[in-house]
Amino acid sequence: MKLPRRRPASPKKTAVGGSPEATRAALLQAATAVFVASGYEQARVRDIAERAGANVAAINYHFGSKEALYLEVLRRQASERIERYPLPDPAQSATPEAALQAALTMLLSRLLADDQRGFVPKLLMRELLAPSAALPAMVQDVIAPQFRQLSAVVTALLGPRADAATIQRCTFSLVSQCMFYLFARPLVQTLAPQTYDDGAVARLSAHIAQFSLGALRAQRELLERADA
Amino acid sequence: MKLPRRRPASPKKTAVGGSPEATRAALLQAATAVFVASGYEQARVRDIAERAGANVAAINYHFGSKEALYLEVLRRQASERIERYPLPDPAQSATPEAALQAALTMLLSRLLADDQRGFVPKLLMRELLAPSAALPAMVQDVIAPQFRQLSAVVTALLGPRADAATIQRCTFSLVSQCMFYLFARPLVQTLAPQTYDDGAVARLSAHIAQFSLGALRAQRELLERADA
Amino acid sequence: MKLPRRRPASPKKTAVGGSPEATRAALLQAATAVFVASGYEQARVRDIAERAGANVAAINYHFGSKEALYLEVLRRQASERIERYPLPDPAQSATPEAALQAALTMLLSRLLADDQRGFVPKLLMRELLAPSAALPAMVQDVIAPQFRQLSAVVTALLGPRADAATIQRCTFSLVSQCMFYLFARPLVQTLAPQTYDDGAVARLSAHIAQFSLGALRAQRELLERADA
Amino acid sequence: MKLPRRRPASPKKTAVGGSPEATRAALLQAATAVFVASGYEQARVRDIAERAGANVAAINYHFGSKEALYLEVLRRQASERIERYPLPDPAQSATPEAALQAALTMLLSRLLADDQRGFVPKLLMRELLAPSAALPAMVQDVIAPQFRQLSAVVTALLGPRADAATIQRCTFSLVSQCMFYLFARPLVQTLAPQTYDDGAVARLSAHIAQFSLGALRAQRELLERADA
DNA sequence: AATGAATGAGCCTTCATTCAT
DNA sequence: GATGAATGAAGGCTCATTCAT
Repeated sequence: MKLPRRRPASPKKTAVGGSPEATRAALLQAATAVFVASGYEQARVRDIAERAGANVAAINYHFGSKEALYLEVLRRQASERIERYPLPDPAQSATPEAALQAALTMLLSRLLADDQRGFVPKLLMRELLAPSAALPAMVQDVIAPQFRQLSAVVTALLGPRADAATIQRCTFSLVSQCMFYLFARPLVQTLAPQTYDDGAVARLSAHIAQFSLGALRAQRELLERADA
Repeated sequence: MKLPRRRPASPKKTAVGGSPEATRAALLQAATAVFVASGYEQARVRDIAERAGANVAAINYHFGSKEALYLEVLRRQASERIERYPLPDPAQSATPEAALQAALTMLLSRLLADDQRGFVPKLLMRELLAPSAALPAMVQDVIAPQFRQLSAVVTALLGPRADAATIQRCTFSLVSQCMFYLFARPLVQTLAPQTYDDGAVARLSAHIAQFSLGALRAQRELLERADA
Repeated sequence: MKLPRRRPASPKKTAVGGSPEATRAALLQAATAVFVASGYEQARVRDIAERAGANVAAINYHFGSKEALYLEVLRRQASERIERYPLPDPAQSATPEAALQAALTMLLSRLLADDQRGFVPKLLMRELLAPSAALPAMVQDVIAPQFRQLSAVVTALLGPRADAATIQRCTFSLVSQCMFYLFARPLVQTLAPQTYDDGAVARLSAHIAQFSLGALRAQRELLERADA
Repeated sequence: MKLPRRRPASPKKTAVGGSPEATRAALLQAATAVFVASGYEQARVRDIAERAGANVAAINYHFGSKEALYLEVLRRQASERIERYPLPDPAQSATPEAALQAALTMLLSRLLADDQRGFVPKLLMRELLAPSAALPAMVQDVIAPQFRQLSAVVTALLGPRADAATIQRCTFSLVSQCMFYLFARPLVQTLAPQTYDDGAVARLSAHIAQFSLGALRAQRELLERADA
């Protein structure tokens, strides 16, 4: 005699702009901010929804789940970042030295530039600390190409006698000097407070290039002497 | 699809006999393991209690709160580490080059060695990502001395004409190459899978020393040339 | 451990061309399947809509609510069933015994046959467990006529001395033996696994008829002996 | 600099009697009522907790999950019911006829008795309609023994010539007549309103016994005639 | 001193329904 | 006439904490 659980009617409140696609975009933007600020686990879907002026259920409607939303955020941010900071073509640099300087500057900019798109480095940092299923794809799409290009420049600088292991280690040495300022930022700030405006980034990349060029030249000499 | 974040691993119950102080110690040990494995937020007090063979309430009874327990863990680990690894005297090395090699080897070992002492680097890494009230003290007590020592070695290698900023950046370049293998481990493993046994650590530190010595010598030449 | 209740099975989309009335029909058909498979409460309107190749909102648009749709399904199924299976005339059987056999066979077929027409018994079963507003009408239209016919056969077999209560109880005894294989199917399958093809149904109804004829003859003797 | 998400302190309210075991018992009792009234899916753990005067979390603390609680309820209820309505020892009946009457009465009482322990039949009914992982165990523990005993009585009544299939079908015929009044209650009430006090149960079981004894005797005659 | 039991807040997700188009 | 998008209300469960003993 009963047909239970009739759902009550619910009034409506169009929170976002009104555009059909606006909610999805607002959710993505809010999610990016929250995920960057708190990490995946600590991020609260309610916070994301509120920031976006949308209902919590909208997240599941548009993306399926918190996790899917996270992956979408990562994908979007990575591709956006790549577009904004494209890898310089090494063929356009007159010398390998210039190519190294250009690549390092771009890499450092990618990592430290604190504009609205500075999210990727932070997300990357989080992923490295607490890797999720999204990391492998991220490495493939974002890191590996960059690494390969740097590797090519390093190969040119080390000369024909360099073996693969040496090339790789030297490339790691280059990359590490750049990433350091991202990962160890609190440490750096404690030991030597500094900002990362364009000038600072330029000075830093100049140092790293100078330091590394010296190192690579020395390596080349060592290799050629050992070979002789 | 799931995004499995790390779970506290195995239920390795450290059964407590009944000693009054034993529970406290067991809790600290268990907490260290869990905090390292999962980070502060993801760590579950219930896991810590179970590992320690104690009641959940014991944590709050002994330490007041999860947060207080965390800070206590950090403090203990840091001071223990300092006691166990007193900084070697750079004066004991015949040459600055040898001192650099020795310092780098020790630093890399500390960061990568996966024994029980490996907790501090991991906790440090977590703190750098999500700094808590414990970080400043940790930097002061653990990082800064090490950094000062490396800095002294760098100063010796760069010669009397090096300014403070250059010394600092070069020291960062050194430290960064070592920390890289800790922070970017998932990345390194994806690009070039490797283990970190003693031999590997030795090879790595040899590379970093060689690379950096070349760089520092080049820097010194630049400085002296510029000055002349 | 999971307790998996049935899920609506397969996404067998009944794609709707675009006809105005086609959507309504598709929804009814899909709803019937889903309600039968999952019951009213567990049925999900989204599943129904997907199966029908229609929008979720179409359900409320066409029927007003999930509940109204359910009632409509019940009404349709019952009347369809009545049309398709007009009650056979008992006068067409040579003897009351033959009439009983015929009636039992038909009843059992209706209950156990697993074709599309098998929906009514299952819906009836669900209604008996959790009666809704639709049950009384269902009993009136579907059950009662059948019951009255069986009752007439029983009356013929029990003879003129049978009182109303005895007739009713004996009819219940007949009906119960048939319904048992529907209601207690999981139980029967556990105790004695079996299928319900035409042959099996025939053997079952033969048993029930034989068993019941013996019982009714004995009843008749008792009645006549008591009366004498 | 932050250690986020400090949990707020919470006041206490000892709702139940106060005994340590009381909450668990209260939860079980409340859960039984709610599961019987609504079924597993529709039952709400909040309702259960409120009825028991306990916190929602207490359910998970004591039983692990809603599902585990359900299984526990089923187990408890079944064993309680079995204790209260023990199967009569057929050896204590003077004749097989008396044994049949006794067994049927007990079975019908178990199914229809509407005391506080009338939950099992309802839960059984729900399980038959929407079987869960708990059904097989329920059949094994509650149904099968009863069925075997009835089967023995039937065997005695059918004589030595009865084959296994016949014995089984006849036993089903017996059981079905009893279960009918449980399953088809709404139907029975519509066709012939009645109550199920002790007298009514006695009259019903008398009818079923009489009906079935006649049937079994007829079956026996058939068997012996066919054999001769 | 130490614990088993209990708590309230909060989380992610699901669902029937409704609104604007 | 029909739909995609959005909504509020639960729902089951987890967690750090606290109370009574």
